[in-house]
Formats: sequence, structure tokens, C-alpha cells
Amino acid sequence: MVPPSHPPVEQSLSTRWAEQATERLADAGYRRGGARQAVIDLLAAQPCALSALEIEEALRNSARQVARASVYRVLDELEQLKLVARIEVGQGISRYEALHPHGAPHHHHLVCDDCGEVIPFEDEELERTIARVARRVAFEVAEHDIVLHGSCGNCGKPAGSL
Amino acid sequence: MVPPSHPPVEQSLSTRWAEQATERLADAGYRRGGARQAVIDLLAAQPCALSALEIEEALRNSARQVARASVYRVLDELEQLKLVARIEVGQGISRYEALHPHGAPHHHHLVCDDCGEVIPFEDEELERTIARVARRVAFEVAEHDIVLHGSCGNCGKPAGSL
DNA sequence: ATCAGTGCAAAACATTTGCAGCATG
DNA sequence: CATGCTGCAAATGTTTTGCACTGAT
Repeated sequence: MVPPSHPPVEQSLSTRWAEQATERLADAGYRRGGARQAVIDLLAAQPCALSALEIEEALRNSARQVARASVYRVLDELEQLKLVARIEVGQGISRYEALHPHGAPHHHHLVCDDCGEVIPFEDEELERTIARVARRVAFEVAEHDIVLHGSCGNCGKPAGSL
Repeated sequence: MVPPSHPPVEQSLSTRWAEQATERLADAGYRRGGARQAVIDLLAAQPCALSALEIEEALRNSARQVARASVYRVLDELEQLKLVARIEVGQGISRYEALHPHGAPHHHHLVCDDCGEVIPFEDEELERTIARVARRVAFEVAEHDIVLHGSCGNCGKPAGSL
């Protein structure tokens, strides 16, 4: 009720997500661990999904390196708590990204089959249509993945040069 | 111009697809090969997507066995010619299904995260919405994959018992 | 006869798991 | 100071590749 003398600096969505993830983990009985926090902080700073190996590599050049197995373990925990979403874009690798509660801009992905780049996009009507389909089918739908494949047009790269 | 004395029996979509696939391969300069034809015939008879290993096993109990490597090679050729679609449902395995030209009932997939079952569904409005999104984005969209994850409710199976 | 097609086995990947040591609560 | 967390290395499972042989044209 007391107005803050310094109005709280508006937290970025990313920061809030990182804090919330840490809190949710604590509530779920997990301890704090350096590796886990490093993965959370990295994911919080990403605009789009990363693969487990990209996460490992990004952390290799950071203050806190994390072993590959730990990256997978942390991602698995986060996925089970619905804190991250796992998406498959078609090259046999999984990608992971922060999953914001609900109001946050839920996005889907364009994948360039030439250069492998993954680009996020949003569409309100698409969400509504999916919601309607989810209601219609005899199936309890929890999540959905939509991937549009094609060519980004900006890559002179022959194929998969990422 | 000569009317057939026996009117041609209406070919099933599957049969037509198999013939067309064979023809397209021939046009593309491929020779006929037993393994390739066996995979095509099997895919033509499927209602939904199969994994490479399921294809290998199905063929093991058939007139024409096909080595695993050949299954993958044939699937790769067919995918490049856009004769089959590769879909990823999230357990780290790819699934493949016949891709009919365009008018044919293009379907998407429900995946039960408990038992792993993959169920096809269709939705006209969803197709229209996707088409509109594809036009809107700065990206040349060639294909799209839509996967709804959830629970089928019919499986007492704890997880991945398929 | 030539060269694509195929099978086999080994390699290359992504991912998971076992276990010993470290660190949090 | 017990137990969860982490790293390392080995195992697993899928997909790819190398090479010799078979078979279609």
C-alpha cells in the first residue's frame, strides 16, 4: 500500500520469467544449483528457441559452464513444470524456449529449410482457430506446435550452413 | 479415344499415389528398384504416418524385405520430391506419410503424450487460416506442420508404451 | 557393360543414464 | 551431513555414410 519512493523499474518479461522459474522450482522442492540457474538465465535472454547443444555452447563462453548432461536434465525439469516449451523443427533436434504463463505473446515458428534459421511469428486468429479445433476433437489438447517450412529468401547459403 | 470395354475400376487414392510416385521417380531419372517400390507400396497403404523403423519392421514380414539404410535413403528421395511428408511428433523420431498433390484431404496430427499414439485430423478453417498467415509473413512458405499434443484418454498406459 | 540401387556394418549424431564427487539447505 | 545437483563417460536409439555387390537399363 505504501507507494514506492523509487517506482520499481519495469522488469522485462525475461527477468520476470527467470525469477518465476526459479521460484517455481523452489516450490517444487528443487534446490538451487549453478547449472540450473545458468540455463534459466540464458533461456530468459533468448528471443527464440535454442537447441540443447546451442545452449551448452553458449554457456561454454560464459561465467558458468554447464555439462551437456546437465543441460538436458535441466531442460527436462523445466519442460515438465511447463516453464519451457520443447519444439521440433524437423532436423531431428529439439529446441527449447521460455514458456510465458498465458497472456504473453505465444508464438510459433517459421523454419528456413535452406539455412536452418528459426524465426518466431504470432497470429491471433491462428490461436483462435487452434483453440476451436482443440475443442472439436475427441482429445484433450494441452499444447500445440505449428511450424511453417519454407525459404527465408535472405540466405545465400546452400543448405544447413548454420 | 476408344472407350474401354471394361470401364476402369475407380482407383483408390492410395493406388494412384503409388503409381504417381513411381512415375515421378522415373521422370526424375531414378531406376526401378525393389526396395524403393516396396516402401512406396507400404506407404500407399497407410492411413497415417509411420516411422522409418516401423517401415523396416512392416517390410520384414512382407514379400520384400528392405534394409534399414535403404528405408532411410528411399524416404529421403521421396521427401525431396515432395512425395512424402516428414513429420516430427516429439519423441526424437521422424515419421513419414504419403503426400497427396493438393486437393486430397490434407491432414494434421494429434499426439498422445501418454501412449505415443498419432491420430490424424482435418480442419478446413485451419487450412484457410494457415494459408492466410503464410501470405502475411515475409517468408516463402512451402509446407506446414501442425501437431496438437495432449492425452487421448483411451490409454491406461503410463507412458510411451507403444 | 555401366552405373544406379541395395545391404551390411560402422560411423555420426542427439539424447539418456550410471556413478562418483561436490555443494546446498 | 544428508541428499540433491553436477560432471564425466559410457550407453542408447535414430539416422547417415562407406563400400562392395547386385541388378536394371
